[in-house]
Amino acid sequence: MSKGDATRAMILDVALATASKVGLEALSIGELAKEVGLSKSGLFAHFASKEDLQIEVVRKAIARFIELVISPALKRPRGEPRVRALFENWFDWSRASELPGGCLFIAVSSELDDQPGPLRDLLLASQKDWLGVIAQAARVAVEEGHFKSNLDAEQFAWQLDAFILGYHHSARLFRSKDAQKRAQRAFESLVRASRA
Amino acid sequence: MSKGDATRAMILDVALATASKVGLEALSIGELAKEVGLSKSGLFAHFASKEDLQIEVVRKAIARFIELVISPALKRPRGEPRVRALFENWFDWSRASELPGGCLFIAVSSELDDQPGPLRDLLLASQKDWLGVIAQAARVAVEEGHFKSNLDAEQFAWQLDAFILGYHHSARLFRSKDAQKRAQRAFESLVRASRA
DNA sequence: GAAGAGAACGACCGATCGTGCTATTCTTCA
DNA sequence: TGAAGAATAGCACGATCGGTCGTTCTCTTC
Repeated sequence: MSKGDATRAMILDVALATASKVGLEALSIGELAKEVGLSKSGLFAHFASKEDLQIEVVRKAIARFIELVISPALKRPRGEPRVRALFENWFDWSRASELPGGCLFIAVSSELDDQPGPLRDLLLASQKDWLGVIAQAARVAVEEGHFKSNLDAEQFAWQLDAFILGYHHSARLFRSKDAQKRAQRAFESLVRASRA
Repeated sequence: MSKGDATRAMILDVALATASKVGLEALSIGELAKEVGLSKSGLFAHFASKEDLQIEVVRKAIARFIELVISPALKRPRGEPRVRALFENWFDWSRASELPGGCLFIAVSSELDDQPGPLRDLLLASQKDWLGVIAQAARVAVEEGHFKSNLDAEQFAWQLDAFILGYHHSARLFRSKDAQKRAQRAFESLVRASRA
């Protein structure tokens, strides 16, 4: 890895952390340069535009999410254990050291939901993938006989995701200590209602 | 009402609509002035600072929320009907004409969750009130014998709110037509599991 | 050790930000 | 109707924004 690539990767690490706190729009080139100890122009030379930087940040987040949440879950046994792993791994992701502001996707989805463009498209696609992965895991759990045969897998995924949103809301805005407990209980009741 | 008050109210109406789309931080005085047809300084004279304007916007949203969601629900019969009204009225609020970007509270909670200050405090307090209202309605439903006696009212409120967050996510980011259907189904399963 | 490529720097651009101060115009009420 | 005061406009400020420029420094390669 060349020096340029290393610097670029470091910039993106810092940018990801900052973006999780302040969002992608409030992420300013000048402030970011100060944080990483580069001049503004020196930092900017690594990217074609601010939007390009933002896209790279989201890409990095997606890669990290797959690495931390999806991949480990897919290694778990088919069925309920895999569904459970998806849910539980998500908390590790949200509390990952590079995300002091919590899950980036949730943090920026509000600021992007009315701003068309490649950034929104990228976020949307990754969120659809995420829901798809959950639904697929639920379908596998039906196949394995863990979940009831008439389960609506999409509805299951939707509710699981809603509990994740609820957790994020509680944990970040309310700073509630009970957030994970609440989410866990909600998840358990969802699983219970879905079992065969 | 003096002319000044009328102008101020009109400014806040426009500001509320814009903030629901772009957030409270990206709400700029200059752009807002163009929208309402005032000069930047003419508009600014109505407020002590930008933060003051933002606070007034949130206050207006809170007043409108009470008017559209809480008050009508409290007029419904005690018990499940009242709980149901809270949930259903919320959709009217989110789709209200002055909120083209959806629920303001959800839209700005991500951008405020890591920014301490009076703005965050105000949002937090109103969100706590909201959860409190739901929980109280659930407790009344227990009293009325509609919900089971050992129901955890706070958990019920938490899950109901999670479904609302899920709806907002689906409807605004995904532009999903099924969003309300999904939320409704989730709500029904929650109510079913809570009944006596 | 010379040459060329890659990386970072500082100065600067036009635009916009929030926020003053002052002058002018419009309302309101005696 | 005219004076008092509220409401709005005009203008300017310092700061910061994303972005471009030419220059310099460092590193690799022959």
